[in-house]
Amino acid sequence: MMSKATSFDIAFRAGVSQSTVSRALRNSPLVNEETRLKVQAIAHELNYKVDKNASSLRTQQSDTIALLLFEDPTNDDSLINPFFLSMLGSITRACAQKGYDLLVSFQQLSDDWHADFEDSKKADGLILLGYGDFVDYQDTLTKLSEQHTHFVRWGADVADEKIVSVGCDNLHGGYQMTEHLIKKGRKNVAFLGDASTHAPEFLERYNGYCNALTDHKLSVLSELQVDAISIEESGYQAACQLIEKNLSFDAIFGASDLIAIGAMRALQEHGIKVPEQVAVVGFDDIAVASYTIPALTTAKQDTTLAGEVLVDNLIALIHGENPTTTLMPTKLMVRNSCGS
Amino acid sequence: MMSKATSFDIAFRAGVSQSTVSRALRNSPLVNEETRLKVQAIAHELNYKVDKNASSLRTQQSDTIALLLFEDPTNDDSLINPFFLSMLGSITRACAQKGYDLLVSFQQLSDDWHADFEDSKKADGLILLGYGDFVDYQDTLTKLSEQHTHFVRWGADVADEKIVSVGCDNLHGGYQMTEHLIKKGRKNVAFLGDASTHAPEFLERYNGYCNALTDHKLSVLSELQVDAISIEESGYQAACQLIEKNLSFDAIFGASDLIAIGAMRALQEHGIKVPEQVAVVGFDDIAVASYTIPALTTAKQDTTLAGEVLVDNLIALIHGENPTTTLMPTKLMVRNSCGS
DNA sequence: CTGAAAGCGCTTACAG
DNA sequence: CTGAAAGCGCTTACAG
Repeated sequence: MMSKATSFDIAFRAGVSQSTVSRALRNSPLVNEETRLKVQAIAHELNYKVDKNASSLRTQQSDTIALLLFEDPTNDDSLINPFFLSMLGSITRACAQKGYDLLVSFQQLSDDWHADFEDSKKADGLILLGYGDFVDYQDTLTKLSEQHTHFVRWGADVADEKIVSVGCDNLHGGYQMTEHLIKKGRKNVAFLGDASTHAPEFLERYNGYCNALTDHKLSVLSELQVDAISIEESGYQAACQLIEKNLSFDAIFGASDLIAIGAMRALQEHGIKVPEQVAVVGFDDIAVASYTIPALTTAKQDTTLAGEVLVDNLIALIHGENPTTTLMPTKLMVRNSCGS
Repeated sequence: MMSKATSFDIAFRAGVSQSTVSRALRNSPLVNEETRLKVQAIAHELNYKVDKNASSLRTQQSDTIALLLFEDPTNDDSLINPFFLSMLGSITRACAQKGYDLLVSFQQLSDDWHADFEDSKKADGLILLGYGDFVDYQDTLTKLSEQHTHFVRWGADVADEKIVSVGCDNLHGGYQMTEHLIKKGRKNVAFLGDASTHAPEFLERYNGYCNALTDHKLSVLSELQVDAISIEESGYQAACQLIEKNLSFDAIFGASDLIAIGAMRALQEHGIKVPEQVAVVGFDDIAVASYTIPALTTAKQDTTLAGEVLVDNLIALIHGENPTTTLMPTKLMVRNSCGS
């Protein structure tokens, strides 16, 4: 077994210089059609592939994007939020389509971020995706920004011009879901999910919820908001609290599908019928949402589009352009968890 | 803004040669403690990161693994099998723990594989993960093997010594699930899933199913096996076929959880009670399996362990060792879909 | 259209 | 323990 072919081997066989080989393989217009074809044929024959380390070193670009998925360290290892997993899928595809490779890395928010993919020249830019306490997270964003790292993030707008975000219109989405419940005749809608600056996306959804209640002349009852993070167990716990406090409510708005699904489980275990006694809506439209019984009415975040926009914006940044923060609409997916 | 620091900048500031800087940063024992500390302090101060392109080019290794996730091209873009997604999670973690970066790429089986990560020196080896028609797939495996590419794959053993696989004991898992149904008093167990060489893992599960039936003096009825691929809709369709043919059955073994979940939906839509009239089991133990109502009894494939073994075996291969194909046990997860 | 040459930023054998 | 030098395999300005 011989070692891998280099451009010199091809040059030798083709009877041209190595520079010409390099040009031919990159389809440079500077090279004669015939020469190019001959070189490419030989390259193919030898199963030659350009050494990316050498070419990246020379050109100072890697054509690679790094995806940093960070999670709340309290989470179980195996419990990756399916919403982000689906985002990962669409980002992978979007990268492939644009000719970029994708490095994936899971971060624990507690650690120092392993965010040096760009510094080490392994990637031309970063996509940040995740959940967890936003307050901790913001410092890191600022630091990255100061180091002139190219990055875009998924999430609520952070009111910093230098930081490019892509996110859903959580305020309107929250409004939309709450209004749907109200139109179904529900008057006492509980909100399950954190509603603080630590979780800005949930907070926006909560604000939308409050606006919808107010617009429909319903009062916002603080005891109907129970904190929960985006895992099923947490939604379950929050709903149990609600039930055990003997509060009166006829609908639950889970700040994410996982929360809503946990809440449904709690309701069912307590013999409370969904949707007859309590209607439930979620947020995200993860795949599971259509498999639950009843199937969950929710606000769809278009992960395919989101992945594309994240990648497009990052590539624009890398090219020195100035993409702006993007807000995407959510879509009401009506299923069976609110009655017919 | 000045350009990125190189090892020469550090050498200049530290008053040593660039070679010494390189040694100091790699913690070479050849360098004086004091010198090393000084160099490292300056590196830190300048936020210096070793250029991976340069070092990989020089050392001829990238400390990167590429994960190729291939899918059946008939699948909807957004429908990535959650089982593989969870595997992806554990592989990511296992890589990080071993000091490898991870490149992720989705392949369409129809295309030529973009499997040149190793040839282009972007990765030291490949992990293959996926589903789809195995017959098409096998040619590619052989080709990779002939090119001396370092790779390991998830799946049933392929009886080729040169190809290292990691997979679950599908034969025993299939036996286990079927026996569980039989012990619950079920006599007419249907199997939903392909049972051909095109889907070797399903085939093994089917063989386990047949063995269990035979061992318990039940006959294998070919009309109770209906083809299905691992998506919910396909399981739904298969169960509908079964129902509409008016066949008598009191249990369904879905070759994967997604199939089983689709089957449960079909049963429920036809007013057939699970588990009272028909018990259902799946295979995989994806997260959704515990959220369905009733929660799905299934065979757990330990994705965390699987990810670690895949990564360990691949690293062994890269180091020139000879890891062997590994068969992992499945675990019966009893939930509510088979009655109490 | 083509070739000779410089240089990307490291690592490491060699010499001291 | 340290330094000068070679070389990993490309890309591209420069000269023709």
